[in-house]
Amino acid sequence: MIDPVLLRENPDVIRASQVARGSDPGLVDVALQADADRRSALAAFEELRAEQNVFSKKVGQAQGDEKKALLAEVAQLAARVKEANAAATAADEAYTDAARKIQNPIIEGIPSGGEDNFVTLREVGTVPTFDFEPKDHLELGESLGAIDMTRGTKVSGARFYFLRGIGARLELALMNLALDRALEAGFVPLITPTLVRPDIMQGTGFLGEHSDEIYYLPADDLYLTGTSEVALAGYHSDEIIDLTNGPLRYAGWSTCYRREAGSSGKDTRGIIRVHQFNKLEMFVYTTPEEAEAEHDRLVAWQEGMLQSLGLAYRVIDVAAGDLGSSAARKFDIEAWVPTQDAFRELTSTSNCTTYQSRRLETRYRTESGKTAPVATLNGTLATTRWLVAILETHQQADGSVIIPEALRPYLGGMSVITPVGA
RNA sequence: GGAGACGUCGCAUAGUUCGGCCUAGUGCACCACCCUGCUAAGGUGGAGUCCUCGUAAGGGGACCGCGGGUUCAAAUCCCGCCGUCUCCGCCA
Repeated sequence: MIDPVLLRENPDVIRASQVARGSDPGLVDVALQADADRRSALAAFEELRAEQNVFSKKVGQAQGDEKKALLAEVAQLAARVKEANAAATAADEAYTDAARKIQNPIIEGIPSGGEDNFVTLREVGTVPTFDFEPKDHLELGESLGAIDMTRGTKVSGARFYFLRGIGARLELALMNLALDRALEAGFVPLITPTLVRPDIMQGTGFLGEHSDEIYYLPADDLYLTGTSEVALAGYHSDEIIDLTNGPLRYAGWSTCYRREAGSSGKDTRGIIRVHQFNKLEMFVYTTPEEAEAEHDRLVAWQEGMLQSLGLAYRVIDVAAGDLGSSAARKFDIEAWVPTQDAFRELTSTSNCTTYQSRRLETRYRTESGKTAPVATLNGTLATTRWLVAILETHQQADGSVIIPEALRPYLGGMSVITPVGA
């Protein structure tokens, strides 16, 4: 939800943001009008209500004929109050609807344009080269007895898989490494619910144009979350949180569910794009002033993980047109995937400024003691997809895979994975 | 799944019988000042959240889990939902 004061006082900023995103700037004028309508309707109602309150008090004290007279007088007023109340409620809803359609104003200076207009901030690590024909992650995964796609499909359908043996262990090792890193950085670990109520899903901004990406259980009116961000954002909803000791940082682990409705035919091989995976997500509540600096810290923690795993990657500043509605700025880290001869997204970190917190009513006390919406940020610290880059990057000519040193303590010291039966 | 009890301004509670003296009282915690004087205590005052009008001072309105309804008037009556607790059943 956008800041109504910004809307009123500086609509041009929001218009410009809408244009940069390739969205409709006309929504700003609709919202402005709705805001004006809403306030005048509210004023009209409140004036009538004040009048009625005075009358009611008199009625309560009056007796006999005087009371009868007052009642006759006030009956009509009551009807008008009711009408005005309904009008004010309707106007308020109209404003909320209009305001919700407007996306989070982007942070000035981010790239404009669409998916291909990102700016590469830096490339780190050496892109691996091979003196043999590298195998892709699925071929490796199958020969290592780590990924079983065939049976995943048999049991659950396309885009489902089993992680098995060393594959299952590798994933848990990765998650544990990420969790330890998060703990070092002061994050509070949380294992989150993966089914959430509609208002929470709505509040995080996921029920907009991408609602067909989300699994829904009509019998229970619950949504399956595609990321623990949803539950983490809802964690402090409707609360006034204490930020005097610094940001609240949470590391949420959960299984994530995505319908991948709009991506049929894309990334159909292996575990790059699947309906279900695991993820350790960082989520931060902080002041709006601190948000941009925190955003940089989140990227740094992500880079630390990728570097420890020996992956080559680049950090990109995502263009306005490719941002979700909640994000004011987003950095993706893409790791090199040898058999695709391309960088593929492994992490994403968004600065949602106060957009989510306004919807979810998460506030803090400023130094002056007033309440104000907090800023929220989120970012990936590890997901199942990372296995793709790890397996492919560290493969050897004989089909074995060297385990990055950072993961070895979580695998009983194991340093290499060899093909099953080899 | 069945039965019952409950949900009040940070926490704990009063208020719900019989709708209006509730602009929701009290205790604790909190803030300021005063008194006292020091491992105490006492006094006075203040203080919730949100919206809205106003340059301001200061007004107005909403909020008693949430949403409806009845009424001139709802914390209080009615309906639905959510949640908590207790007991029973079921499962582990």
